[in-house]
Amino acid sequence: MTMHVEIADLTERQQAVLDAALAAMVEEGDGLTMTSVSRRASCSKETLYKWFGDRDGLLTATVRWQASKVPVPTIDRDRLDEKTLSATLEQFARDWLGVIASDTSVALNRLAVSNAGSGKSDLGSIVLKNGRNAMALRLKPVLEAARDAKVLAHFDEADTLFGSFFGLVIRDVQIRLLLGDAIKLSGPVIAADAARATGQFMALYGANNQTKREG
Amino acid sequence: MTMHVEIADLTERQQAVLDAALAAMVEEGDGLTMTSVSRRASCSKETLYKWFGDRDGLLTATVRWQASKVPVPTIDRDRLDEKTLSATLEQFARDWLGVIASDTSVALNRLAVSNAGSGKSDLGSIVLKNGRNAMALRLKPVLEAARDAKVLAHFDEADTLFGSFFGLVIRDVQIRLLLGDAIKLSGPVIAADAARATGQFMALYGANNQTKREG
DNA sequence: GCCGAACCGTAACGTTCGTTACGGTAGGAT
DNA sequence: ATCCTACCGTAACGAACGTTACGGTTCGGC
Repeated sequence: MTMHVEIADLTERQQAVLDAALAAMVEEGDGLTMTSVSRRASCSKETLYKWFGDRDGLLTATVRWQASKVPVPTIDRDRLDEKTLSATLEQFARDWLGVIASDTSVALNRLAVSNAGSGKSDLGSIVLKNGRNAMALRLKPVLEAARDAKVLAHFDEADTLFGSFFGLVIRDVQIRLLLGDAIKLSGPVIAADAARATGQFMALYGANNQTKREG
Repeated sequence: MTMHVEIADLTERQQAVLDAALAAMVEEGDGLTMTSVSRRASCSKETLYKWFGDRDGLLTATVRWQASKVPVPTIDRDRLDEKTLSATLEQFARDWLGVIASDTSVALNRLAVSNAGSGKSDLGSIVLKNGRNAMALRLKPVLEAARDAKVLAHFDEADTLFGSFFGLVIRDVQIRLLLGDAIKLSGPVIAADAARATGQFMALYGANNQTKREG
C-alpha cells in the first residue's frame, strides 16, 4: 500500500501538482507520463516519487483530490412535501449531470475504467465510492423519509428507486461521453433533462400514482 | 488506415485468432500484448502483423468481430397493439442486458473507453455504432410505428424516448460493471429488470397515460 | 521429388517510460 | 558563515513491448 500523503493535509504546492496531474489526465488521457506531469507542474520527478510513491500513488492521489473537490449536495430531510422533494431531486439531478458531463469527470472515469480492466490498485472502486455510491448514500435517506411522509409510494428497497432515478437522469449520456461521442450539454439542456427526469421519477414512484413500479 | 482483412471474409483460422484475442482482452484487459495473443492463438506474431497490420488493426478487427457476433434483435413492425409492443420491448431489454453484462462486452467497452481517451483510431465510435446506435436504429422505427398506431402517446423526437428506455433498462449497471463493481446478473434478475423497465416505460409513454413526459 | 507460399517459433532491434541517481540552488536554523 | 532540508532539472538505467527479421516446417501444385 503506497500511501504517502493523506488528501486531508495537502500543502498548496501539492494541490497545485495534483491539479497539474488532473490537467494532464484530461489532455493526455491514460497515456499521461510522469515526465509530462512534472513538466506541467514545474516540479522534479524526484518530488513526485517522494510525495506519491509511484505512478499508481500519483494517480490515486489525483483521483482522490478531484473527488474531494466535487461538492456533495446536502439535503434537509424536514418539510418533505411533494413540491420540496421534487425541487430537491431536480437540483440533485442538475448538479449530477453537470459533474458527469465535465471534462475532468470524463477523463477520471476513463482512467478508472481502464484501470479496473488492468486490475491494478483499483481506481474503479474509488471513483465508484465517491461518485455513484456517495450519491446513493445522500439520496436514499431522503427517499425513505419521503416514503414515511407518504410523498412516495411504499417500497422496500431504496436501491431500486435510486437505480431508476439514476437511469432517468443519466440515460445514455455517460457511456456516450466515455466512448468519445461529441455531445455538448449546455446549462439549459441539463436543466431541462433534470426536470424531465424528476417528473418521470415522481410519476413512477409518487404516492398518488399507482402505475407499474417494482418487479 | 490499416485495413488488412474485412470482417466479412475471415477464414476460420483468422476467426479463431480473433477469438483468442477476445479471450486475451477479457483476461488481460487493456494490457494485452501481441505476444500474449500469439501465444494464446498458437500463431506467430508475423502472422498477426501480416493479417492485421499493427496492434491497432488487431484490436479494431477484434472489436468488429465481436460486434458481428452479437445477434441484432429483429422486430416485426406489424400487429402493434400494446401487448405485443410490451413483449417486444421486454425481449429487447432482456437481450440487451444480457449482452451488457457479459464478460466480453465489459472488456470490449473498457478497451474502447480507454482508447477514446488516448485518441487513437477510435474504437469508441465503433463500439458506439454497433452497440447503442444499432439498438437505437432498430428501436426507433418501432417506437414511431407504435405512436402512429396510437399505442404510444404523441412525441416528436424518438431519441428522447430511446434515451429514457435506455436509462430505465441499463440504469447504473453498465458503469458499475465497467468500474469493476462485482455484480452478477443471473437470468431471472435480468428478466425481472427487463419487465420492470418495460412496465415503467409504458407507464411513462403509453397512450393511455397522460403523466409527465417530455420537457 | 521439387518449389513456393503460408505459417510457426524465436531471436533481435528500437522506443517509450517508470524509476533512480546526481549535481545544483534557495532558504531557514544554528 | 555553515549546514541541512527541500526542491529543481536532467541524465542514466532497466524493463516491457511493438515491430521486424530469420530459420524451420507443412502443404498444395507441377
